[in-house]
Amino acid sequence: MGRPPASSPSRPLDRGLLPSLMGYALRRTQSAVFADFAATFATAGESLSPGEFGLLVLVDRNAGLSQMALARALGIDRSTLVPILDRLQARDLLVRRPSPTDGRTHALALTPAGRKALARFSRLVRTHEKRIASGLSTAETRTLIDLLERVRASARSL
Amino acid sequence: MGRPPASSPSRPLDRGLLPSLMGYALRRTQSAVFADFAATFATAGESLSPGEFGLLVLVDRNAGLSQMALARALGIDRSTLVPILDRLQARDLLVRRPSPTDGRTHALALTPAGRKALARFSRLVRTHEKRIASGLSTAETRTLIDLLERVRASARSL
DNA sequence: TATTGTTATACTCTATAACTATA
DNA sequence: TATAGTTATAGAGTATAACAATA
Repeated sequence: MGRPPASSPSRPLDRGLLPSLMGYALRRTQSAVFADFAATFATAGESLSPGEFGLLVLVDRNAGLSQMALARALGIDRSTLVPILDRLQARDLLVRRPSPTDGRTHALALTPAGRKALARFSRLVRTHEKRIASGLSTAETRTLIDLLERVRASARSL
Repeated sequence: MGRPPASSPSRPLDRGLLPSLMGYALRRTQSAVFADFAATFATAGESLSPGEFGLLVLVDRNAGLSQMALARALGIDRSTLVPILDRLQARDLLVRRPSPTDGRTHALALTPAGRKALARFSRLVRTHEKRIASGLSTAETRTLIDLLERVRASARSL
């Protein structure tokens, strides 16, 4: 499996089978898209991760849901969610209210400031999405999302 | 931007605009594929991350390269690389040799055990890739990789 | 002076296990 | 007993800043 030694300092590396792997393309693209997302927000003087954006949208569209329900929807453990909500709550974007019907759960909701911020964030996400899709036609973008969803369906959870 | 409150405990959540976002599909698919990768290795009694696999392939195909060159190829900081190499070296998969020509750098190489392990790992990766691509035709898989690369090219680095 | 590798430090994301309040 | 949220803890991945050795 070895190859002749690399020598000249700045020759592009041999990546072997990596470029033919879907997982490799997925990981590298996701990393670049993540960086573009962060850059878009930083340029606008805002700070938010893709995960936080998804969380805010979910809470906005499903006000009153519990932390367990949200963790399930996000595919993360309930303990992982705690510090994330702490941070968003400290930024006054979201509140944990006592549930009127079940003393064990919290009813999550956006604050008025959170709803206003989400509107701004959504505009930035649209800008970001437009740039990352700028090399693709509308049909190709739809094809890409469709293929990604089909791959996701084939990956086993375990 | 609000919606009527969520009530029934197990109704699928409203995800708003999320399903139309390429970044969202990318993130969820990447997460599922990562889990499938881990499950494939765990089932075979092996333990390796996608990033470690990529690193091993790069070192195998470019024996003698320095940590700086490797960090650049991986798109991570040189300080991030240190504990990763420590771990791989502790597993006897890879060695840092003194460079014969530059006293500041290390010449990275796989150990014989590392080459043998990489052959096993590559077979597992093929199994994994076959499963995640099982819902796609060969042409669709190639299209997906091509579209991903084009998206990556459009994302700005900053 | 500049570069390479390392260390110290910090932050985020992730999980498991154990605790508490409530059902 | 079982569930929801929290805390303590740990590991991986990421970074910046400062340092020693070498160029």
